[in-house]
Amino acid sequence: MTIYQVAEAAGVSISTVSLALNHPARVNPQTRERVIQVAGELGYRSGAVASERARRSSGRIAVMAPFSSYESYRTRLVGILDGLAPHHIEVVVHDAPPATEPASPLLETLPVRGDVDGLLLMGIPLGDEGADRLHRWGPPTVLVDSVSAAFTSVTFDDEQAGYLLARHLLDRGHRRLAYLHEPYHSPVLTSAGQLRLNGVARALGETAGAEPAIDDVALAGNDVAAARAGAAAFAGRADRPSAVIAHHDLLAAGFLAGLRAAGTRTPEEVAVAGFDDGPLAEVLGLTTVRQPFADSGHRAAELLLSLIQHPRQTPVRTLLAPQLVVRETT
Amino acid sequence: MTIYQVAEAAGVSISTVSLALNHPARVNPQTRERVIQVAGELGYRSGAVASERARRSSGRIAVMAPFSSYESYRTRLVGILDGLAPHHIEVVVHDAPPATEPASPLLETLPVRGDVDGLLLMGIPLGDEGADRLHRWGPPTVLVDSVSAAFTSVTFDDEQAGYLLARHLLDRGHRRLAYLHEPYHSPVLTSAGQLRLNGVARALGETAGAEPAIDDVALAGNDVAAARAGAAAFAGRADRPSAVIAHHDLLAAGFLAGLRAAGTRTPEEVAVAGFDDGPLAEVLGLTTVRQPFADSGHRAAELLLSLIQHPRQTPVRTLLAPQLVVRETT
DNA sequence: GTGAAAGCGCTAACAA
DNA sequence: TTGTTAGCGCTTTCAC
Repeated sequence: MTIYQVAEAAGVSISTVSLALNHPARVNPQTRERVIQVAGELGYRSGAVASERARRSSGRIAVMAPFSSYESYRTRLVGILDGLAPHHIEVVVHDAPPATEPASPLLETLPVRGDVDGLLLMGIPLGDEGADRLHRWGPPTVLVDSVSAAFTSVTFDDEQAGYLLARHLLDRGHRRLAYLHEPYHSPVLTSAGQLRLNGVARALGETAGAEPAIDDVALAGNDVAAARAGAAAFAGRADRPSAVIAHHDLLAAGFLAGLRAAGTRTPEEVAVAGFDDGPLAEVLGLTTVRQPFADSGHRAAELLLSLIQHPRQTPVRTLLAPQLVVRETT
Repeated sequence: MTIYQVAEAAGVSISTVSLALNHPARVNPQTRERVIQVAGELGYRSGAVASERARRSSGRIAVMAPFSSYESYRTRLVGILDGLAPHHIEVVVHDAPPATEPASPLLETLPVRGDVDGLLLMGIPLGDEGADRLHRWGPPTVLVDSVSAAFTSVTFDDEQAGYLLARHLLDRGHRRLAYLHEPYHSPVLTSAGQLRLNGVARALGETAGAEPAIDDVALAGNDVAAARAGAAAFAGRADRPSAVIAHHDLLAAGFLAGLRAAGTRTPEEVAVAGFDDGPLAEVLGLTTVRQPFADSGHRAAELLLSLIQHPRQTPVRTLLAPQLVVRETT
């Protein structure tokens, strides 16, 4: 949509359109109305380019996340769009490989084509080198679901979440727990899973009679089928723990299905809990820990906005509180 | 720092600078080195705006969809990103209100924000007026999940999907069916639901002893809670149909949960089926119709690409085949 | 191999 | 009050 098209549609010259939009007082009210009307109908935004030139900004930020791997990033994205909408800032999305995959040359992909005013990295752990380069050459950046010294970040309190869930299970009488997760193909730095295990360990440490360790159960994949297969194997174990904490609801769901298929009852024989609290958990009556996805996106967007306006700010870490949601599977 | 300054400092013309930077092969190695050297020293960065303008292309497309309302648009988006990745095209996303809401101004006032080479409209029915305007003034556009005469579109064969599902239920002995859907706050033109009902009607028409009509059950919302509440009411009906077709898996899932809570067994007393075949269906053992979400995004992206390259193409309609997935709830 | 020159969409002088 | 026109920084033919 160009100014020429608007001019043509309104039957005036381009300068009249420009004037009507930028200096309304200097054009005949009738003409102005007509121009504005037409421009509105056609969705013409003079601001796009104009503001870019004026403010030396693109009015655009980039969001990178493993959208293809996890449902939950849709919700975070919606939170971001929501937080940015009132500011007329566009969002360019990029899919990222999951953090469990071998380290991708992240910063190779980073030179986001058009310049962006800011960058939102979600679910992407940053190595020292990457962090350094990004900090030096990149636009203002906010991290979601990962932490790095020099960056503002929004994360979920995974340690506390693990603690809450373990506490709940221990209170229910369980003494031996298992943590179910997708396969890690690369060393995930301070991964959420590790933090949650720390929280679980803390709860175990507080509890008399609990074993010091927790079973680490790695699946063959990050989907329902893998979780189901994992459950089949698990159900057959003689020494199996009595409670399973899955890294996210989808895995918990698959595990539940697998247990059912194996004739193992939930929660009588094996208790199962997850993380996220999406529709899946609600429907299955799954005990889980709620993650405020939309909220994290919204907050991250606002932090980024503020960082764009005042680039030299001190990094801030925002830690979102977990919320235990007890249902029928534990 | 402009290209002119670099040219002057390097003792060449601006075109040589541009060539050296963008098409290195086409300039003398010595000249090239010198230019690149000088540009580097001066910290020259080509102005994105000017470049895009000169190139008559931004390398960017916009995607609009009701991301906030339906999980499935994440998958389609991933398909789009996937289809576009090899072409180095950026995607800017916009959330849209669901088509069930009162006609948004967006529809008629298409918000074709500047600077995109193309537009992907997903799940957004286009009114005549909006279609007309978009066609005249908008960038190359591809529709997903909606159809309009002048546009290339990718849709799911909803009629056939409804037919397949009804056929299956009729074969199972059901004679009275219900269609469960979210509330429509606006007249949805040729909505997917209507098409599916047509398909159901076709199947009913072929079957002796089947009632001619199908129950239309409108829920109070588009979520699990609404579906669960709907099931509670449904379970209490004396004249209730024996099979329920939900507009999508999430509703089916909520309905299942509601039936269970009401002590009504599935599929013995009431059969339930949905549409989509996401993880939810897999986990619940839900009979459903698979929609190739990622594929639809991928194809739409490629069609748009082709349309951008040859703008005067005849519109093409792509109809994706449904696939019945029979599980345990029917 | 290189430069001159014609746009690209837009704003702001400057004419009319 | 309007339209005409000269740039803005850049890419890209098309001559030389």
